[in-house]
Amino acid sequence: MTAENNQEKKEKERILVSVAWPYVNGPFHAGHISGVYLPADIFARFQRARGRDVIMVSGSDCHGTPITIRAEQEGVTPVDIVNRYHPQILATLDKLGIEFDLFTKTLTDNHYAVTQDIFLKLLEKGFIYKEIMTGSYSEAQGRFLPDRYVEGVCPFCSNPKARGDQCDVCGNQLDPIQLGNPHSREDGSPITFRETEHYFLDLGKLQPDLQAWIDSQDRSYWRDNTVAYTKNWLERGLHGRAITRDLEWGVPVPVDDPAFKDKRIYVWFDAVIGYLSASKELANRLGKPDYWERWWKLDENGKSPGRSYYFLAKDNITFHTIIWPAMLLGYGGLDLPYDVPAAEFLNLEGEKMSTSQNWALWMPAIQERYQPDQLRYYLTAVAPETRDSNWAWTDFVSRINNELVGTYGNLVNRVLTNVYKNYDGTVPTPGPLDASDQALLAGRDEAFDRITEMLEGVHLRDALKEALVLASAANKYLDEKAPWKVIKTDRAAAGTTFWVALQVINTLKVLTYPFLPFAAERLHGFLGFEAGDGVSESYSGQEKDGVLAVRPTAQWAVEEVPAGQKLNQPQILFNKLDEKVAEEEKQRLLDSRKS
RNA sequence: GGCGAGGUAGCUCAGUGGUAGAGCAGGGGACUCAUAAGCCCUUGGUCGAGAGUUCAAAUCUCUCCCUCGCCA
Repeated sequence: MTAENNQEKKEKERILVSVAWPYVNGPFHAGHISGVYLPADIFARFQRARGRDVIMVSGSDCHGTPITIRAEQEGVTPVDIVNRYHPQILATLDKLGIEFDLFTKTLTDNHYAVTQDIFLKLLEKGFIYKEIMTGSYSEAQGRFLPDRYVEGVCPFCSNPKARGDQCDVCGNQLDPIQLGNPHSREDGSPITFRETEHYFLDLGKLQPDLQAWIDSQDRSYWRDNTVAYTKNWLERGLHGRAITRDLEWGVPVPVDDPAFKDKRIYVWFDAVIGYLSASKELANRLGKPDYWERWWKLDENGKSPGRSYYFLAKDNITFHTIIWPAMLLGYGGLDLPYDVPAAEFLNLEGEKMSTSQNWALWMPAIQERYQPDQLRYYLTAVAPETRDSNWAWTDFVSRINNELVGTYGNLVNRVLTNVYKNYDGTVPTPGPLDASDQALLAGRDEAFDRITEMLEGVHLRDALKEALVLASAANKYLDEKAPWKVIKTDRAAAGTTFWVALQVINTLKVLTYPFLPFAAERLHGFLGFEAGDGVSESYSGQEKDGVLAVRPTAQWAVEEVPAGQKLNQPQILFNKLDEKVAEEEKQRLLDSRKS
């Protein structure tokens, strides 16, 4: 290793923030954001502010069956569906301030090339094999059908409309061959079962390496659910998994074999490769083709270049703790996941979200009515970090009004307006600090350290709560000190109190920056700082097709607002909500619900 | 059906062997700089059900019920 490399490594720790790829068959709903995209953004902002070398990547998964189904229902092509929803997804991310270095899609030449490269390397190294399986074939349509396109009588409950993948009546998962009277859901034509050859990923062969990797360190920093799940899978033993399908839509199978001309790589295989392909695409777009290696390439001793985090929901765990690591091990030379902070699910008004019943909070709709920081606050406060959680509109209104506005926003406002009004718009000069001044500042320092630790461990909800506790302590301090009274007799003493309060607010600005970036930046300005020092960023929104310009210069540190600094005219940070909003929103949901 | 996670105050959740906790909502109070915000006090729980281990169980064991996810 060269001295230069060594130097570079000392300077900046690398953090890769990989975020699960959403099917691009519709806009985001609150569950996606709360569990996956927002936590990733909060974590990435925190790490960037700490000075780490961070990239955050994801993109639209364009090859999923839901997309082809949607396309066929509407009589358009899958590409049309992608072109409709991909921009909507980008707009939602942009408006919420979720800043990816790259949010691309799987429909790129680069992604196809990277996927095929991995396929071929795994094939060459003997981790992929061929096997004959039985597929559902429609003679009338002259093609194999996906499982969920097949309909028939359920062997368990005799429901005549069970699908080939599962029965909606009794909930059992099925194989099309179990159905009575199997026929196509589209045209009713009868299904026959034909043999068809496919490639399989040999997970059994990769199991020893996988086991060694899991055992190579204490995984107790993983969430309980994730650890239990992964170990359970390994204990039961892994078996081969099909990675090609009889489909027209997807990445072509890169083999010179006519039998595979009409087959495609199965969507789950190419989707997880997206993390790598997006990193490579980012490097290419930046004109630094090797840039991706900084986060991915193991050194000559097999040592990780940094830490990689995969943000996703619980239904996706095995793909990221078993299958993707197995693929990476088989390929060789690339870094495996460090942590997989999997989210549980967000319910809506106590009921499971259901897109088919339109029981969901669609982001484009609620983004029209609420400030991004209001949404970010509540989505974090109820994030399903440790178990399924619930979005309730009455709770939304009450938490925004009580916590975000009442505790934090009002603290900022009461201090800034007081100082602005009474001290000629400048930060007062403090006199000697008494015990309660010192206690608050010490509490601020402790909170800073605790929150730093929580964020490092991806305990985001707790970290936000802790910041609110600090705001509450500052409110209490002000009430006890009552500087608005003291100022009438002792202007200097009141000035000291306001100086202390300003210091706490300045730290709260930093602590809430990952969660509430818009407010943090405005507060930064009110406190008299210029763009470029401390929390500020020149966020220019999305550039062409998914490259989001990320230029934060936030400093993760307790810093002082200097006495004498000129403040700017303070304004309200967060709007208070009318109590009626809760009922209106709930009614809106009920009205749009389909049974 | 198998595996995993979860079931604690009206609501959202913390709490892994030692006298049940926080925030909000409900009730009361003093204050009034501030977005009628903030601060102080307070009502409220057979910790899903049952059995067991223990001097002691929300916490450990077993059985059952309910919710969610994965797998067959």
